Amino acid sequence: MRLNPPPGDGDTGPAEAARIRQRGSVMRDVARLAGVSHQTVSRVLNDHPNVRQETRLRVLEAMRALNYRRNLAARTLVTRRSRTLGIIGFETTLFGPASMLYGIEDAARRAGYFVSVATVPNLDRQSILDAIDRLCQQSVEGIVAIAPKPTVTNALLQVPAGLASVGVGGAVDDDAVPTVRIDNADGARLATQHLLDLGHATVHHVAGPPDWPEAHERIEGWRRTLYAAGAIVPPVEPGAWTARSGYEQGRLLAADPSVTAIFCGNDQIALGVLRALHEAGRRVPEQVSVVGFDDTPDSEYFIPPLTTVRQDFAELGRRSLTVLLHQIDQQHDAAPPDHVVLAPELVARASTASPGRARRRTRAPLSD
Amino acid sequence: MRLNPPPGDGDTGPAEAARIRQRGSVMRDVARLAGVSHQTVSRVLNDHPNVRQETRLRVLEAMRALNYRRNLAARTLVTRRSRTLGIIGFETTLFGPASMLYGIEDAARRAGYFVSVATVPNLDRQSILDAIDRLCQQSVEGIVAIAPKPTVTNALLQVPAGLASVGVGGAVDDDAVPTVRIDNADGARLATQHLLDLGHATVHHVAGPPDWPEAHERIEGWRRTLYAAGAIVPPVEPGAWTARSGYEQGRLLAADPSVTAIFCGNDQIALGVLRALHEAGRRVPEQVSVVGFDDTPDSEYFIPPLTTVRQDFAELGRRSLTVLLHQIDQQHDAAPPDHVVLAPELVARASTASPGRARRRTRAPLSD
DNA sequence: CGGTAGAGTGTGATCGGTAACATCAAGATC
DNA sequence: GATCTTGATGTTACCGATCACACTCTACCG
Repeated sequence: MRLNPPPGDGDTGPAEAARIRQRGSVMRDVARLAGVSHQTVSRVLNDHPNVRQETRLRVLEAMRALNYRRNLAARTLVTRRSRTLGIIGFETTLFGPASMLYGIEDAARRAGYFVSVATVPNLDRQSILDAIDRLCQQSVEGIVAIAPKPTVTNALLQVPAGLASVGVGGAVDDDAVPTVRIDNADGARLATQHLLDLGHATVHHVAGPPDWPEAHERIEGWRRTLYAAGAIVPPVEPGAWTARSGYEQGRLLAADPSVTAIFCGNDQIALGVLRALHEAGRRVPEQVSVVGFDDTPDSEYFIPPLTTVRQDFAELGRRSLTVLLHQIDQQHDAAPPDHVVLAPELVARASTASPGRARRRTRAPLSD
Repeated sequence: MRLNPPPGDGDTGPAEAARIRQRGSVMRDVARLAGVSHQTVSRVLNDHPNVRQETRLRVLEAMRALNYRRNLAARTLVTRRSRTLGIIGFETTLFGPASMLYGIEDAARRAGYFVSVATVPNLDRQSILDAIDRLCQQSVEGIVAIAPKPTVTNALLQVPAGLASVGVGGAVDDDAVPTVRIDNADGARLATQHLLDLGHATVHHVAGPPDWPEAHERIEGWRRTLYAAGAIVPPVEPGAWTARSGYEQGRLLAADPSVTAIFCGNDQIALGVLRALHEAGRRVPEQVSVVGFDDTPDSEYFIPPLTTVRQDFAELGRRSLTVLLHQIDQQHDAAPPDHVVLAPELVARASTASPGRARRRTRAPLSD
């Protein structure tokens, strides 16, 4: 009493053709066309050695003719490997996170993985756990968290055993989660030392949010460099990663004539500082030198072009994928977690100069 | 002769417990613990009405106890619905595309969809087709293309029948692919008219790449507005979306004393133009007015704060998802494709003023 | 009081692949 | 020549869900 009796195996009639048109062809269709069993088709797909060359070609030809695409869901179900990696992203509209996302996706594609993203509205523990849960539902084989706060790496510890994970861009948390990041303290040192070397007595710092390890590490790197040089260490006010925050703190610094050098937590902050200085009539770099952090594409066209500390976000993303794939391949959770640290690089442009020396701009003098 | 005889249905022994620990629990485990059939568990999961309240609670409790998560791959396989949407992204490190990506992901999550991304290194047809292919392998139910060139929307026509798709941020191509975008011509009109209203005799334009419909539409909107006002239409040089491009063209315009108003294809270009004007000693807005396009977060802190045309990228992303979900729900391919057009908005800041009138900056005068 | 409707639940088939095992011919080994 | 290996292929079970359908039991109807 079946209403839709399944067609016999020999059926290649119009009903089958209609199904293929509507839903695409499946392995059985390819097998039938090539005159082999579905298992042989599977062998061809997976580059199994024991297939005669002639058979292989026939199967490949049938696959092309039917525009066959293998079904990831079916494969995932039986192999328990989804070939998918998950990314947890935060503030992915900023240049840094967006670039890391790009780097990760690029590397994942090359490695034959699909990429699923879960952005979180904020970094509280529950949001992160929700994101992890969503990715787990998709049976991802690994998770990259672009979300550099301890809450996140802590939450990563919650991922089911056997699921690979890596945090990128944050700070070393010294726990069991592998991380990939740049040496923020060294970046801060580069910036600060650069300014000291130019002859500045000390360097002020407009920092990012202090609860971000990245901001904290930069503060520490700056502080230690000043200390090592015997320079006084000016106070640091808590700020945000935004141009607004830089502008607000910049106005205060601009009003203080003793300030000759400012190291900013990132390029956005530097943008705000530059405008505050400009509005106060303090010339950069003649009167005040400014250094940023990140080397966003725009920073080269700030007024003046910004000296900054470059971090290669895309490379950061790629490296995090290397670490993740390493975990997936090894499956030896005996090994200690990797902690990759990349070196930042100072990019000297026109926003820094020796104090007091009225170096003129290169291109053209101001008219008034 | 089976080496691993499957445990009987009543088995709740240590072997089962080990499997659950390693691979997670499945529906059968939940069913067993709750003393019901797997089908009843499925009914509870899918909010089927015909389940007794008490049974439902028992099942829910068992699910919680076993930390059960339903397997998306298995579901996808049998329902042919992956609950996953695909995003094709290009230059996703820029603020605009990154924001759209964010908006899409956000809306997708709320709608109960997962999101898989495929970024493309460039916009040639083959790259797009590869990306589509990769997403199809994942059985996505719809594709959003953040890649506003005709090659892309054309390629979208190639997606298998029945697969929803939408292009976001590009231009109306008048073909069968639905699109969501802003009215670029109107944005250009707003900018141009704003400058004309301030009393400028005409407005110069530093455009984006002419093979991008967005750039083209802005050029046309600018041109038509000038024409309607009886103003002369200065020539347009082909450019890129970058600050460098703006800087290079800006230097030429800065050298021409008759130039009093410049409309830029986007905020990056405006940044470059601002610096070129600054270096040439031409004051903004006293001598030259500048308008951007996009309203990136930084533009408010340019020197001076940039008057620009705001487009709500995140909203663009969200709306594109609405269109996509509408397609998925309807399945009436009879209906003509949606073309949603959002209105841009002029954000007047300090980079524009009437020509000749030596309006001083608000905050503080330049010192020299 | 038999018949029907519908709520609540269980059984078996199925999705499209892969893994394990079976088969079978041809050549190698003893 | 019988046995063993090995290459090439087919058969069947299985992954973990959902769907179609069957079944039981109660309520209500004429």
